[in-house]
Amino acid sequence: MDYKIIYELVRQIPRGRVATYGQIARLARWGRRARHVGWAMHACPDDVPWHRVINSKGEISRRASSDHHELQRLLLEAEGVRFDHRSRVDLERFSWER
DNA sequence: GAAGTGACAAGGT
DNA sequence: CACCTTGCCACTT
Repeated sequence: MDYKIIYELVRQIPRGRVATYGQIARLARWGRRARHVGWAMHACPDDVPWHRVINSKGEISRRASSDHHELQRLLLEAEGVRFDHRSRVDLERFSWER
């Protein structure tokens, strides 16, 4: 498979915006392989803003180690993305529109 | 090669 | 809004 497409797209997410896995999957014409976008992120090259990719609920998905999702939130907040009291992003305002 | 797993999504309740 | 169920498919046992 070619995860390059995914990385290209993620790289295009502007600062202060976020995208969902499904959104990336659709843009990459991966159909319903949203799940694998996450897998692609697992190999995330350093120049990919992986923190701007979250799940469809606006929540930060966590991997095995818990410290990383803290970092992800900090990075996003540093870019101006606001979280509500439930640690969720208002996708209406912050989702990346192509 | 079968079964289990996962940084998910959409639709129903 | 929250929770549950189902579909998905590459990757790992």
